[in-house]
Amino acid sequence: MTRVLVVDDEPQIRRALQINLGARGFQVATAADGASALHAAKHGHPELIILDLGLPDMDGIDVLAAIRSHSSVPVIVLSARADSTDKVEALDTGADDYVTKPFGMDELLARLRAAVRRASVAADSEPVVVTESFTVDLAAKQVLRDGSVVHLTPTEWGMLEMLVRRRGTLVTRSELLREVWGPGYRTETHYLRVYLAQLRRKLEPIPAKPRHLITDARMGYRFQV
Amino acid sequence: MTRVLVVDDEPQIRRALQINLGARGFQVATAADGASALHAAKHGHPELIILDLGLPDMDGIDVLAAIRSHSSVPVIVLSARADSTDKVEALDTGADDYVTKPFGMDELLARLRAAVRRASVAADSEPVVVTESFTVDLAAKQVLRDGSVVHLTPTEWGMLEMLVRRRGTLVTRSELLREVWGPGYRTETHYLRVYLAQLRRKLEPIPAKPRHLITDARMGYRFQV
DNA sequence: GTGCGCCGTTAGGAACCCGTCAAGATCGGT
DNA sequence: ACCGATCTTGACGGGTTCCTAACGGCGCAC
Repeated sequence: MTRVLVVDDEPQIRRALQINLGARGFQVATAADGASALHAAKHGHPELIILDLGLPDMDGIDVLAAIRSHSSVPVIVLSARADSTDKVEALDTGADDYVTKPFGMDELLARLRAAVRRASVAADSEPVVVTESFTVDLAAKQVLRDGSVVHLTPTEWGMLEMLVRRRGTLVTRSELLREVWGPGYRTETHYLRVYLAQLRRKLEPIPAKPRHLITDARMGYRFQV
Repeated sequence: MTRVLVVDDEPQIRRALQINLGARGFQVATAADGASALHAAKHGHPELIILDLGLPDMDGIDVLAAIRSHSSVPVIVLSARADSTDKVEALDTGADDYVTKPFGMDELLARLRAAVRRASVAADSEPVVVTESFTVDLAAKQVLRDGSVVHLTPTEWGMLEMLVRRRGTLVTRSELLREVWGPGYRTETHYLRVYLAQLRRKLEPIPAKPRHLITDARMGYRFQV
């Protein structure tokens, strides 16, 4: 859940943003003045800040500068002033965007999505599955064992990948055949035996007594962490 | 020197931006239509794109989508349309900012600086990758070996860059082809073999026994630090 | 014990893919 | 129009992967 801090002295704007952002799955915190905004920015660890420049206690630009001095969290500035000078000052102080009031909620939300999207480039990583004897890195398509990579052929990797993605659950032979060899290979189970043996030889400490690549007789195979 | 690509069909806007950006130390390339914009975006490796949506040959949104399909370069959209719908569409298609015409040059430049600043922060994660035999500087787009720069052609750099950015993970042939040659080159793997060999000859101490530019037969390539 | 079905294992040849070199085509700058 | 650099294309030797076949082991029913 993405945390957003809304800083504005007008209660109806705080309320409107809280409702609209909350409805779209954001977790909203609010602040009505510069001092509490800085406190919330530091301790609430928001992933995005919407900052109105017209605050009662401090100059909004100073609030922005104070945030930037210790954080690179995306900040979208709101302001009633449409002057080019104000925009330039805010943007050069470190704002990511500048929206003038009155603003369209749709546009603000789109700009917010754009800012969040930019900030979360490196957030989506595929899982790495670790067992006591080897490690499967799904993103890298790579298996590590004793610190060095185990070389797998595409077919071997295709089988292992499917088993690992559905780890703990049974994968039937026909599912494996469809996935790795393509549709039309529903019945020919000989491939599976050959390649599973290969995987066990490469991955299991004692291939004859597999601990992770388990056979369920007459059903299929299962990957046990 | 920051490279900026300006895409607009109005000559006076191209000219105004070229002058103003050039005076501030940017290196400006221009394009007047969608097709040449895509070509320049792909081969000129700009660090920022200013894209007018009103192009003669293609829908600007489609141009944006095409750029986004293979690059995360910051894009500032220009448009004569101030509709909220248009802004939302552009921003959700991957635009970093949306500026309506007529625009103030100061504001545009400030928004451009903000976009470049963000991109450089994001790229600062680790722009230099060092191996035991050579060094790849992603920010400078430069490769060093034994203290001197290794000259790479644009295509060679394109492949190396993608492999290094995803170092450790397998990059499939079709991914490389899409990134470097563009969509539509999904199957022609001959290029890859030729250019990989070229890279190995220039970078690997023993090209026949590569230690960093690794082949995974029938799958793709990977860069190992 | 013996036959049968199912699974695991190994090995070798065929098919396919990769690396390499070199020549022709294309592009960009003068 | 020329020239150099870059990109594309073709051909071939060597290597990897895949498929197939054969055999051994295990459990079960009779």
